[in-house]
Amino acid sequence: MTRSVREEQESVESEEQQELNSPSEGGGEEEEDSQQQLEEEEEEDDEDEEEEEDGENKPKRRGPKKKKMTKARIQRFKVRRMKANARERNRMHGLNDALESLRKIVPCYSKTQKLSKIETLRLAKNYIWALSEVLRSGKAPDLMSFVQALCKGLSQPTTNLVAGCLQLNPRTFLPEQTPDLPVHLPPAGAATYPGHYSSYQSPGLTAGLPSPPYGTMEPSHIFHQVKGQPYGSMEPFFDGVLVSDAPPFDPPLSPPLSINGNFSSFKHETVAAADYDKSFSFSVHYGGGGAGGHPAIYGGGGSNPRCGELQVDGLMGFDGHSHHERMMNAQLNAIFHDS
DNA sequence: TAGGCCATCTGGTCCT
DNA sequence: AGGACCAGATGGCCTA
Repeated sequence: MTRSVREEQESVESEEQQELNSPSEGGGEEEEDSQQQLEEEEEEDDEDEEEEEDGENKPKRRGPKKKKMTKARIQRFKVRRMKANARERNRMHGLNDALESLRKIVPCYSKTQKLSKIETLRLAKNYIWALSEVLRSGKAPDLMSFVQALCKGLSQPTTNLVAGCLQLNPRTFLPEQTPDLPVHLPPAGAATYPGHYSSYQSPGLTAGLPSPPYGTMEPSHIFHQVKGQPYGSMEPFFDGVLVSDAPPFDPPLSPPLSINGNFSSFKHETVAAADYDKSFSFSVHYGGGGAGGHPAIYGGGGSNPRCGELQVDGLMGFDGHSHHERMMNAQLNAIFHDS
């Protein structure tokens, strides 16, 4: 039986693919080599083509006459296909680059345990929503609510990762596990949470403490509670674990969160660090370079005499982001003090 | 070994 | 015609 033109194309393609299917990162050079290979193959293809064209005495087929797959046409087809493949590769690389950028912006970033694409998008969505809620309400959320919002709908491993970034026990903030725990986000009257997370709920959520390797929660991603607003069940956790027993985790890899970009439209950009109100709400404290200079989070008013203050000094030990962090905190303070 | 994740190829569709 | 975008198919790698 005569193979259809389409089948022939597919055959040629599959042969071509077998030859080409050594995926190359570089693309360009190897592509030229492959092109040469193809041209050599052309010589052999011609024989098959002639065989096909021999069937002159067979009944003519109706419908639009299919163009003969001449050598030139096959050649053009292959070249076009290769170009398209290269473009598609580049396109996907660009997409992946963008996703990698998103990974670094999103609160939890670990070089040892990369978030999957889908989880990165979910976390980003949660993060955007949580931040927009902050803007909408004009109030600083407590850490518990913020983390709850971040972890909504994430898989258990990702939830563990986020928890690890915060050095929290997932059980302490996941509503599924702590039905009595009040969920502060969204507040009453707030916009309904988009997505509803019905499509992908963390299965089981029976995880205990997250297991290393932990990622990092960029300190600037963490909203501390307003002074006088207790962490509730988080507080002993902070006092007992976060400060003293914090396991080491990766140094932050991501640049400071562009959260100040989010707030840049406000008119408080130039709040001087010296103007910080010591009772401010958005303190970010780096753990003074303790074991490996790991950032630590202080809850307001704990046993640490400086809790609740902005530890400006401590900022200096962190990857040269101190100025950025200061400015960011200044902006946040201005916003949250005005509210 | 099954399942998840990923990169790549591919053909279809839409647009310029 | 050619490029961008998309979704399906496929195979490789890794992990529980």
